Amino acid sequence: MTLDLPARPPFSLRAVARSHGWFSLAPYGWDDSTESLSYVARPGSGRVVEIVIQESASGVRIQADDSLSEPEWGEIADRVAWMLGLEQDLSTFYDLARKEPKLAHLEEQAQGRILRSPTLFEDGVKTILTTNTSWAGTIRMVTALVSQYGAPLPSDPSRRAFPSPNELAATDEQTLRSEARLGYRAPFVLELARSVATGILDLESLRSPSIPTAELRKRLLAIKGIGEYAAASLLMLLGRYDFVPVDSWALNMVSHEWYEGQPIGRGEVEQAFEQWGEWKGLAYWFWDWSSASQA
DNA sequence: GGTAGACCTGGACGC
DNA sequence: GCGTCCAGGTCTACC
Repeated sequence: MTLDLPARPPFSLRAVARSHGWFSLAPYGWDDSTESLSYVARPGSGRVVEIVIQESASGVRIQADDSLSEPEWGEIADRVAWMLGLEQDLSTFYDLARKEPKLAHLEEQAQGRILRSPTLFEDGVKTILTTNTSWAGTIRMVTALVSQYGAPLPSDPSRRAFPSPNELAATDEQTLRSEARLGYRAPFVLELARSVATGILDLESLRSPSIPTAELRKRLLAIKGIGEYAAASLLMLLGRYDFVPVDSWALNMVSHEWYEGQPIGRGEVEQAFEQWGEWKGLAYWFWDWSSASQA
């Protein structure tokens, strides 16, 4: 069975899927030959299903198991709309980007949306697993979490859903260290899972657009394991672009773009994009760094 | 508010 | 094959 969802133009599935590395983290998958994005989902019914998303004339077409119920389809439609930001309106940003040579191509290429997970819990855990490690390390840790704690897809048990807060909360720090090899991040992931599982932390409520960005950032920073970089990254996933996720790569790029390769700090990165105001993070994210990266 | 050191892991490197 | 060094953000203790 298939379901069509409209997207606010301009839209490109490839542009969203490849907006950052999330597409290569389980349980996502990207097939270059068919230009399709897959995801092993687990709606509230508890059933594990694979959904395959392809671009259509007006948005996307979702393909999934024929036996899905109407409520399950409804839930999947809502989640896909969130994951791909189908309704996001970036017209104000495009108006500004048109005047900047390093960003002028974005609207034509339908770039600007950032791929996210269906839940903020999943994005939170994955973001913690991007900190203080290489990208290969992030892939390894996420793969380990999904393969060891995620519910299997009945038609292909080698593929699994992302573990729920309850599933991760049921394990212990030592196991996360020794088997999933999360290192010192293990207690952070465990505490996050337990806080969400017990209801102490209502993470998904942070998706509400009514929460001021400053307040949202404060709440994210209160989560152990989430510092300034991770909070800015999560704010970006929540559609708040007021902060730049400054990591070592950002320092290097901004240094070569504007400071002749000299050592710089977080302040210089923020300053470099200050003029972009509420679009600061997005301008940084999609900046054409080709000249800086060749330096 | 700012800073130093510890936290883990895997990869690169030298022997 | 083994040991050492390094890169990657966040936390805690301390000033």
